[in-house]
Amino acid sequence: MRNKEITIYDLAQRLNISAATVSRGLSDHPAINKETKKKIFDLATSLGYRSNKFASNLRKQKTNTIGVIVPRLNSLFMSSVISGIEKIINNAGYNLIIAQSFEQEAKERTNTTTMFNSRVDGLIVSLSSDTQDFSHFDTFIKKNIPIVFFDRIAKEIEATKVLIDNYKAGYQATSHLLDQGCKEILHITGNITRNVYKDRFEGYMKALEDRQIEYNPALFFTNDLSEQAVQDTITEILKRKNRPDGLFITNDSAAAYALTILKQAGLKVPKDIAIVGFNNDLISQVTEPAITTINYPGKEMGETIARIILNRLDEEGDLNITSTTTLKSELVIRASSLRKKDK
Amino acid sequence: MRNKEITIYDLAQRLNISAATVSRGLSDHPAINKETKKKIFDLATSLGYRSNKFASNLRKQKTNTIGVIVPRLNSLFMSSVISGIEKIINNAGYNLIIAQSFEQEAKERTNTTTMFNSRVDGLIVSLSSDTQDFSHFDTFIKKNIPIVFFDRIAKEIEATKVLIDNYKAGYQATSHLLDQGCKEILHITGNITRNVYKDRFEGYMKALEDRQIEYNPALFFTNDLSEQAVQDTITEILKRKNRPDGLFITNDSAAAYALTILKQAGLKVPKDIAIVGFNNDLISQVTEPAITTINYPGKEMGETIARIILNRLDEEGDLNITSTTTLKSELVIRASSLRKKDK
DNA sequence: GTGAAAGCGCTAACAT
DNA sequence: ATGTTAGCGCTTTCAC
Repeated sequence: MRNKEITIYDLAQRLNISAATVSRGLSDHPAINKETKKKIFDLATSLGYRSNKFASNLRKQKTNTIGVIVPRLNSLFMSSVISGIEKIINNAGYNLIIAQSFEQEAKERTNTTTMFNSRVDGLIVSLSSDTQDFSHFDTFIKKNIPIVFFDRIAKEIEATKVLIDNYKAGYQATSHLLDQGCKEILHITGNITRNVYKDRFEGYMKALEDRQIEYNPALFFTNDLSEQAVQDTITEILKRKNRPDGLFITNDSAAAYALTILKQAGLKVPKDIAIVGFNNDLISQVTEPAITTINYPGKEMGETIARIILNRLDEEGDLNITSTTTLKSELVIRASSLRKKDK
Repeated sequence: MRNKEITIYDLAQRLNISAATVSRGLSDHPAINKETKKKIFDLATSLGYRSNKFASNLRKQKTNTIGVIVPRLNSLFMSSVISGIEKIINNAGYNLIIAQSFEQEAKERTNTTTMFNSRVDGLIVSLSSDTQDFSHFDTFIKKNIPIVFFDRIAKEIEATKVLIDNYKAGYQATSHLLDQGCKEILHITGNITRNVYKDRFEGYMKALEDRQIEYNPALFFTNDLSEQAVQDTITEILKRKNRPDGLFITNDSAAAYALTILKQAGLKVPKDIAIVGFNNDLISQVTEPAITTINYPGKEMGETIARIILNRLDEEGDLNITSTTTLKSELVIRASSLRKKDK
């Protein structure tokens, strides 16, 4: 039995003015008398009036809502990004609607439709690893609703993008291992149809190439970087007689798993095998030894994304900006890869 | 230059039927002819029609949106909870709006108002550590809009609550340390005005009491469990001549920090000091030694919360349910606390 | 099985 | 500085 809502008509009636004046007063319209405004506000508060956003949205054709679709919410990186986004857009008077694709194209498609029907003013997306077809975003593009892709993007889509230079990061990570004297560098990474892993892989290749080291496919593995997958891969590696002396694995949790398994197998890190992870998650700092990694500024990325989309929203122009913002990432060197005292 | 939207009137006109029929057809009303429905659907799809939720909500006085307010989004536990919630309510046709209070009562208050004005059908809240006054939730309660509090709750509020038995968890953690022969157990925890930390603390006290060990205030610290705070506290402890031989610290990241610092100081864990954390975050598994902790099922909690709120939404009755659901948590014993071989 | 018409609450163009 | 009026797009009661 919800109470009936107070409307601007109720306020208008009690104050013997028109609903239009109440509406203007409530939104602080300059033409309205200060006294009138005060009367309106006071009555509104005392009666517990709340604006009906649906009526307002319906009328204004704007929702003040931004949608976010991410593969999964359960990583520190994602949380930080979302946290960053929320902070900025909230200050600008927007709300966030969040959905997860669970790495499935079909779910991503449904999510996108839901967002579209919810008439979000803008959409922020990190693609599922599964997504090959991007036509579900066409509706947004056609209607010129701003979309920003981040982290997991697709070259095929012309849109605003925010990411780090994964190629460079991969190059740095690998070069660092080579600098430390590694000769055989194992690379365990995610699905390389997606940019993030592909670019890191290419950076890895280039680093090898620059030192005239031939790429060895036997040292390259792609999987979902889950605990199980890492376990399986490492176990297989450990069976070989020719063991790698370096490992570049593209997320820190996976790096931590790998480290644990390698230690259990009696290997010394970094002496027997040097490790570089990715993301600079908290976890990389507390393992023994701490893991060398690539710093990946989640919150900062979120804030950047938010600012970009707010800008696009303000412009209202139909220039279809397709800028790409590349955030700085850097190698954070820790004990897991340090085999030379000098440097 | 957004395209103009297709409305049910456009469809009606083209099909030479009334808007009412289109509306009914679209929502699969039983009284509408199958053929007519098909015609409507086909045209709708080909024209790219999308229902206007605002008009619909305005008319139906329902939003299919659920609000979530949490202190912070950047922990694995929170992500998991939200992930669980999103999964369930999304299947039920609801959307999530998420906001962070950043541990500030004022922000929580604003968030609550925003949610209220957004006319969420239900609200899910984990309180900020800062919140002392709960009047901002009154509007929801008065209007009989379902609220579910989880994890960080307040005894003062009569509402539906989902949490774990923090008292028992605290008791178990402490008892376990005592079982392992610890005599002086340091307890580092968060703000104990909030239930979670308070209850754990009381469990700690009770465990001591049951063994006739007197509580020593010098072994009790509250802070924000940040890296810095843990560092400061441990540093102070290390200066003492009488060092504790056990540590119960109420989150795993903090436990991992503490472990790192203690190891750096040359102490052996668990020999010199045994450690129990809280949450069973990934991080507790990969430290050296792995950290004994309390398993805290985030995703499961999220799913439970979602089911409860959906139930409340269905009922529509105005019975103000104030149930409390306690989820199972358990001690996960790992090397950081195992000082006895037997057991 | 379908249509006519009213109204949800708000905003804005146009008056005054 | 304020009022009048129309309409945003949908649902639903009441007709037929």
